[in-house]
Amino acid sequence: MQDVPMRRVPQQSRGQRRIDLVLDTAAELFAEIGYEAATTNAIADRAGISIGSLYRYFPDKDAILRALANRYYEQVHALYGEVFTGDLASMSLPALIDQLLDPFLSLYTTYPIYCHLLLGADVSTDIAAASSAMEQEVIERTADIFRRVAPGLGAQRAKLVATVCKAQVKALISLVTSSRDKKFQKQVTAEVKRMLLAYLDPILSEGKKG
Amino acid sequence: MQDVPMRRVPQQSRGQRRIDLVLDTAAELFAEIGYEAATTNAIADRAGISIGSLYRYFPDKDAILRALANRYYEQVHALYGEVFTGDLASMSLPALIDQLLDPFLSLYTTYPIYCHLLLGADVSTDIAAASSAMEQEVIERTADIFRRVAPGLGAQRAKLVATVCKAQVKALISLVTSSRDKKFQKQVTAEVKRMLLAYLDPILSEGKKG
Amino acid sequence: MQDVPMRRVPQQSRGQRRIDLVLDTAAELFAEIGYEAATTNAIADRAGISIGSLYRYFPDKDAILRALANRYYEQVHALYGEVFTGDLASMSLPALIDQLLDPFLSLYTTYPIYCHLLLGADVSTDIAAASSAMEQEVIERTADIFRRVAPGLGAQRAKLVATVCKAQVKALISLVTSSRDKKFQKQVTAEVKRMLLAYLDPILSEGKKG
Amino acid sequence: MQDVPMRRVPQQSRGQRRIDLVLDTAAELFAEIGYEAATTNAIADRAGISIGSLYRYFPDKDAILRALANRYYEQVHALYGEVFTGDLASMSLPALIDQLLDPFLSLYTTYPIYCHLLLGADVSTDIAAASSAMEQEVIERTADIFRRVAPGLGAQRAKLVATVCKAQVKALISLVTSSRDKKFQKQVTAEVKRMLLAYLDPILSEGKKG
DNA sequence: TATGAATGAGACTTCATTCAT
DNA sequence: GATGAATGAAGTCTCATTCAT
Repeated sequence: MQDVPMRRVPQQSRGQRRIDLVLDTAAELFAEIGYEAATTNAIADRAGISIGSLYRYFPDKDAILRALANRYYEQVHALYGEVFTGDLASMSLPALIDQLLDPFLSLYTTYPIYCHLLLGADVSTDIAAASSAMEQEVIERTADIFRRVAPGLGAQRAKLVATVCKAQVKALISLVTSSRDKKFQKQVTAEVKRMLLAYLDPILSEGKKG
Repeated sequence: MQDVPMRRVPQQSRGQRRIDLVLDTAAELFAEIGYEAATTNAIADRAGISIGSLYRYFPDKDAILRALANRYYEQVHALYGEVFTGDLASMSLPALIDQLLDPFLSLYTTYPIYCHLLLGADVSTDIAAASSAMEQEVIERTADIFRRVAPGLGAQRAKLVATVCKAQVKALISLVTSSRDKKFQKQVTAEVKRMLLAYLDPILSEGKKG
Repeated sequence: MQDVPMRRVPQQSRGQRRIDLVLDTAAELFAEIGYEAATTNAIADRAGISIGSLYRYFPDKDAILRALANRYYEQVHALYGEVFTGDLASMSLPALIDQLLDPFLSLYTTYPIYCHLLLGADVSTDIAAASSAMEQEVIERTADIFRRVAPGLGAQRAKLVATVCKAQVKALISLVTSSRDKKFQKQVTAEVKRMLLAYLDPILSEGKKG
Repeated sequence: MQDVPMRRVPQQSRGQRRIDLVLDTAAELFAEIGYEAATTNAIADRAGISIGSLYRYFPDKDAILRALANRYYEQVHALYGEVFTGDLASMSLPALIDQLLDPFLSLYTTYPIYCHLLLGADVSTDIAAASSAMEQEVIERTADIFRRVAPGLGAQRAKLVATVCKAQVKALISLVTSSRDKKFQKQVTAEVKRMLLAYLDPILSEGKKG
């Protein structure tokens, strides 16, 4: 059959569609009942594919979690790419904090499984490593941002501050996802931003001068 | 009948010693490889007892985690009892923060498994409940302390602030236990205390006036 | 679309064949060493399938016994359907007794496990219930037959007589299956029939008149 | 210490008392939940002795059942000794049947466990053998009685008749013990006696002449 | 002799993974 | 490629039995 030359709709291959389907399903199930309790057969069933097909795309169960981690990793990359291209130096600190937090919050809300990854939940060692790699990247990107805002900040110190901020965000995430109460989520988010502001303000001000 | 002079009551019954042995061993193993991966046989082996003995003291695997949670619960109770009896109003905020954090840090350092409990790791529902009960207690005790220091603080607001602080401490804990580097632990701890100070200072100052 | 001539529908699906295989094997083993002593692994081994396959078809060990009870139940139904359609009133009592006993005897000889079910051996409560339901059905069907032969027999009395006869048959079954000696089996069967004849003759004769 | 010469109250040794206690308790528990489900620890607990003591008197679990079978054996012996010493020849057949059945019925009612033994429930092979030995003895004693009543009866035939009668009694027992309804028990008993009478009357009459 | 804590083989069952169709 | 029946290693837990106290 001859292919009519036509503008190719950006489309995934059947394989990629299936991979994403499995990933979404697994993310759902992991979030609902945890990694260990989610059997590969249950994932395949819910995804509407056979267990054999699942194993065509993923060599083992851990690979699903690794792929999930990877997808998250890429989304975090995208976030940093989209968000932090502007003139950070002229941005107010509250605005910067909003920019730092909000995309992460919505990402975590969409994919609760990332909490497991981020929080280092009770999963296999491989994942702990994958998760940890991501966390390092987040820390370094954040440290970069701090140094762009406050060039006087030492590299070591910037990283330490970024580490603590990331930990705080992690805590916020688990707080936010632990409750279905929207009002509570709003309050907690505001409070964490206040805390970050109070903490970062003197540090970054100092660094601007330096 | 004459009492034999000072027959020493065995400090711990043989049974209690074994229970503690299992608990310590399990805590170790849970921290190392996670709750699910730690088999009851592995726990018994490492504790140097038979699997049958383990099941004499604990009806099932979950019961081990529950007992661990219980032990932690009692230790937290003890901490609050020991620490916060003084005159909080006249205490400086940095000193208060030290008092709040240091005992918890040393508790968590001694028993890393409590991170799993505190972080709400991927374990059975019973434990999630037990863990959550503990977390509520910690939040309420902390809110009480804030209101003793700053009587003008509303009950709702005190609880919210306590919630956020506890989350921050949780984040600190996982940060501290994630590394063997003492210097890193010191730095991170100092930084978190700085963050709490920056956050709490205006809130509690306001509440003292009110 | 043309139908391929006489494509034979597989008589039994592969799954059903395996279920029957397990059931037959289990029946054998239960009869040999008893329900409790027959381990699921032993059943799987002897059936030549893996333990995993066994558990694909039966959720637990009890389910095997339940399925066995079910199969027996259906066979007993079939027996009644086949045998007692003729004109019972004109049949001689010895002939009736033959008709009542012989099919049961051959069923039990083929599947000795049914003795365990019928005798209410030391098994789980579920089975005791299933077994008892079957026994009630047998009693009621037999009582019906007696009343068709002897309409004057009261319903209560017919049921009592049927109960006692069924108990006698049960005793015969266990006697017959307890020995491999064909001659002994023949003698015992004849004797039991003689006993039933001596017992039923006056009762049914009376009922015919009434 | 000097023993005052006194009429010694017939007394069991401490050991024998304990053995009987275990036996009674085990009989109870076996009847309630079955042989397999009754753990040795449960037996010891209910008997109020330690598991160690139980094993002082019985080498293994089966030994308890064997001892129970033995006790039954002796009681059956006693029954035959007490009951059948009179002038059987002059006794009416209904009276003989009463004499044969009633003591057994009350024995079984008192110790329901004997049903398990007698019915050859799902127990170990050793017991099946012990049980079978008992049954043989009962059959032979009964055959003897039949021959004393009807000397013309051949030895082979007397044994066959006794076998069938014993099977019938066994069936009666399980019927009687299967219900708590006294009226039903009475009715069934009467019916079985009627059946035995109808069966034995011509056989024994024949044998008297012979 | 009595006790009961301790033992460990082995039962039932699950589930990640394979492979014939 | 897709399917899903089949596999079997391994996990949790029980309980008959032993032995130090």
